[in-house]
Amino acid sequence: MAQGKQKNRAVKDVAGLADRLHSAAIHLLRRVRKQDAATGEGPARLSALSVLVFAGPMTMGRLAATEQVKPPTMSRIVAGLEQKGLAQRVTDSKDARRIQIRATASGVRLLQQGRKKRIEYLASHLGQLTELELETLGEALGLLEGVLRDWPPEG
Amino acid sequence: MAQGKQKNRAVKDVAGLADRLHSAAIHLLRRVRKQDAATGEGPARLSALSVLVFAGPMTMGRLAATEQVKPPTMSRIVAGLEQKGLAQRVTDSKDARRIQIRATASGVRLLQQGRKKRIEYLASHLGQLTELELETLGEALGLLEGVLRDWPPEG
DNA sequence: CCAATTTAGTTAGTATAGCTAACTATATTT
DNA sequence: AAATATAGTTAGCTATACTAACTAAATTGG
Repeated sequence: MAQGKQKNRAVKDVAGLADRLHSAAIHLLRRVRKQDAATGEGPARLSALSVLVFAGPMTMGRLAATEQVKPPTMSRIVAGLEQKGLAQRVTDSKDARRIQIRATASGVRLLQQGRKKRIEYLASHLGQLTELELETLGEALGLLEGVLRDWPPEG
Repeated sequence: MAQGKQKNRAVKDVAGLADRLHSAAIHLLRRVRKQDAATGEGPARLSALSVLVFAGPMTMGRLAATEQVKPPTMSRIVAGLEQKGLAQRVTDSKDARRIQIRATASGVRLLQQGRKKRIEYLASHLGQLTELELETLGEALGLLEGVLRDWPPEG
């Protein structure tokens, strides 16, 4: 209340924006899901594989934390990836409890093919925007990426 | 190739943007999902309920098409909503095969409460952006909403 | 008017993806 | 050496997606 009208208006704007952002994210992913399905792998596996490919090998726990899921969930996701030959478990030499996960060559290949398909699909629809509009979108994405980076796992 | 360098550069930009957009959407929804869990209902039910509340009652098939899922999936989602007293099935008087689904008062209430929680949560994190940055985000959302609107269900 | 077809939804069975609780195995601390 | 802490897995529950096969109702064609 002490902040006056400008602050109140800002809060309202942020709320509206939050709602629209949530809705847009839901509907966008629904569209793209169908393209990703062509890889034969579900979204959780593709996302985990993507982390392994772009951030390099890491332990089970770190992968779970990065993907914001509980350890048992990541255990299953990795089991699925391993069974399809897309990732490998390697026991850590220093600590026998730790398990390093890494993408196989086949995993890298599948990810890149799926990525290409998805990008072409999404891009074909974003293509209706002008250069200037794409720039605005890129700017907004940069901001959003910053918000997500600073967003602590606990809340 | 006939378009020359400017066009090629644009295509590359769009591809990168598409990839970042996809990733941001995935991670954003992962964060928000945890707030939605407080309602006691999953994302598919909340999304279907949201359609019923904001677009009004509709048939099973139309609801499935709107939510971009197959009829059996929507049958189960509605069964869940009905069991919790959040939606109701009403048989169509003109065509006994058709079933109208509508949100109950309790469904509307639950949706609005969840919506408030989710918005407050997302907004609290978007709050770190400046007024100018929020404006950029709003602009980008407008563009994205346009793209989604023009995106035919089939592809 | 009745048989064939089309349309609307449901049922059954499968897979993925999330969770908690309880477990094993290894390290660390006291 | 015993107690505790940490890393992952296993088991079992729920939700959400799919396809295939079904029921029931409406429409169409002889």
